[in-house]
Amino acid sequence: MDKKAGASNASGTVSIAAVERETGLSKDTLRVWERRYGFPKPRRDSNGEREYSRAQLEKLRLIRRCMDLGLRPGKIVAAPVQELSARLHKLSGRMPDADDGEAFAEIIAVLKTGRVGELRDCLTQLLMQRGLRRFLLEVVAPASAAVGQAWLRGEIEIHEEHVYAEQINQLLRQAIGNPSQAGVAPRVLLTTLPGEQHQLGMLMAQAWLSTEGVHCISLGVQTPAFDIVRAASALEVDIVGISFSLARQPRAVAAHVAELREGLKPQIELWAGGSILGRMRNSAAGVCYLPSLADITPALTQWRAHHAARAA
Amino acid sequence: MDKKAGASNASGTVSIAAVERETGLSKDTLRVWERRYGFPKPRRDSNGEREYSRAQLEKLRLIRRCMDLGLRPGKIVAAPVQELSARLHKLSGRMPDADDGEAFAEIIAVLKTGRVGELRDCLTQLLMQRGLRRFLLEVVAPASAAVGQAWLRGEIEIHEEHVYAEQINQLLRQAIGNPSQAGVAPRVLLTTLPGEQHQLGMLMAQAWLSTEGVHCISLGVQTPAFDIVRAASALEVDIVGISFSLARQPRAVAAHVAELREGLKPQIELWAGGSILGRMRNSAAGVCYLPSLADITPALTQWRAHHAARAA
DNA sequence: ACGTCTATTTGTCCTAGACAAATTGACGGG
DNA sequence: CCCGTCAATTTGTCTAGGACAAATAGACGT
Repeated sequence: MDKKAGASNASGTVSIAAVERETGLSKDTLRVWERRYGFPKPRRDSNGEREYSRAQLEKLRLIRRCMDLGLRPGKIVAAPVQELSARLHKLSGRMPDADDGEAFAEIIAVLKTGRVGELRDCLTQLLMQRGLRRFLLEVVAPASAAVGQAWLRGEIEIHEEHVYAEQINQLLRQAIGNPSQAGVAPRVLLTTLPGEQHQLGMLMAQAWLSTEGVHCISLGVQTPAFDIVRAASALEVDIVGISFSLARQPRAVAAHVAELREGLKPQIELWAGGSILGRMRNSAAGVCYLPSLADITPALTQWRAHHAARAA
Repeated sequence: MDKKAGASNASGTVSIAAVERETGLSKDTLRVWERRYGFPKPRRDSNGEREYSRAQLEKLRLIRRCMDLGLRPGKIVAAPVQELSARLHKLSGRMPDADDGEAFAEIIAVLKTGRVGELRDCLTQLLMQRGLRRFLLEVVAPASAAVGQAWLRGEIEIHEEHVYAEQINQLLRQAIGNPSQAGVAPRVLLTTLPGEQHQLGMLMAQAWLSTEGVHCISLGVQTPAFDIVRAASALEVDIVGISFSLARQPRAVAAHVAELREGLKPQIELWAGGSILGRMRNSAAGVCYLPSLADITPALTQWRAHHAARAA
């Protein structure tokens, strides 16, 4: 039934399913690109099925990176690899927060050495020096962006990004601890929608909220919208927080948020967080957008004011 | 370009993309089931595109659960909901370790009340009473199995399972801390393969190893085999540990493990953990299978002996 | 510089057929 | 009764163009 489960062939070629997994481009998209732009045009096996070469896979990854930086498929899919690399360098060079002489430059350097213990020590030290809030704002947020950028540029490997994410994960969870409920605190439910498996943003929000005396209920990653709605009712939460990474398409984000807003009871607030929100055009009604961690604090103040007014 | 991004319609119907997201059944599978078994046969919108009803989505979820217990699509897709529920109850009823009067019975009871704070306190208390090792063996392992069972039986909701998993996650990460390297300790890399997003097993292994004085490098979940191989080389690890949950098909597990073994350098050991291994038929050569957490200790002792012998 | 309208680009969905991997079931021999 | 072998069935994924709507770019008039 499984046919080949998308694994790589003995000859080093990969199936369309494997390319979908590795590049994030859907099978439909790969086929329609082949039809329209003539790339990628893989060999076929005895059954007429596509067998992509390693080189094609690599170029597709390159195209993916270019697209994440705003270039459009029609302009780049048929272009030679050399041109893509050149464009990528040019574009990523003038991205913001790439190379200020900040703490996170050191983090990436340590990450590249592969010495995991050093990375942990370095991060712990930064946390102790600055305290949780400044650590989040000045270290974790920019460093995460920088690590993502470095991967896009091909400066670090994906497993190094995994190591970074896991260390931050460990560190933040230890830092969160059990905050004491401070005064009127809303009940907050945190999660991500299906397809979004980056939990770092969510964890950062949880850590930030813990400094505000708010204890969150986390559902982990990839909770279907329907289950979020049920959980919100069952746990009687005041606010549902959804975290998005840069990876997702803005329009898909908008659609998911709208769907969720529709399902939730009106009195439950919906907060959406993540730097992707800066690129969005049309925002849905009844949703609170928080592009930065620091935006959480005023939103919380507002909620408290609103809540006090209602109670009175 | 995105057309509709898989959001739900105003009338409560959902697109095929949304059904794929929420059930994990691919669009191709949904279409071929409709063709072969006559279910699900959704209405069509003005453009001829499928609009699934909530009831259809719910039944698909039920079918999914039955399939996870070993039933085959042909036998159940066309069956009425009532029969599916009955079969599900019957099957999950005679599963092992369902209802001994142990500590985890209390956990499930607390979980059902929805009082997250109580759950956390209860778990913390159990951890303090028993210490990390006994907590893992006597509480976390059986409770995780019981929670999974309870979900299959429909006794708890999926979001309650998420809450449980997240609490354990939080607790274990705090308990792991930074173990001091005790004597000759192997460098261990822990992760799961693509498609396996349950990180609890991996975390339990990490916690257990920390009691043995071994500090693990975790890559988080769903690392492609190719990247695991590269990471293992770059980080110069001695052992790669892969965790599997019950959910996956045994044959897929075997295939992935074999592929990984092939890619890894021979001197790097490959350890596979998870209770699914008890059901597997053919075990691959050069792989160490550890169905239970307690199996880690003798395996580690053996590694140390082997390593000492080699060094001498 | 800014809104509005049209033209192009682009990803997803459609149908219906084909096939290979996995499983089942029948068979026979220890 | 258990175990291996072979054929039959089941099942998920792949293929081919065509179609369409949402998003974007470009032209235009203020």
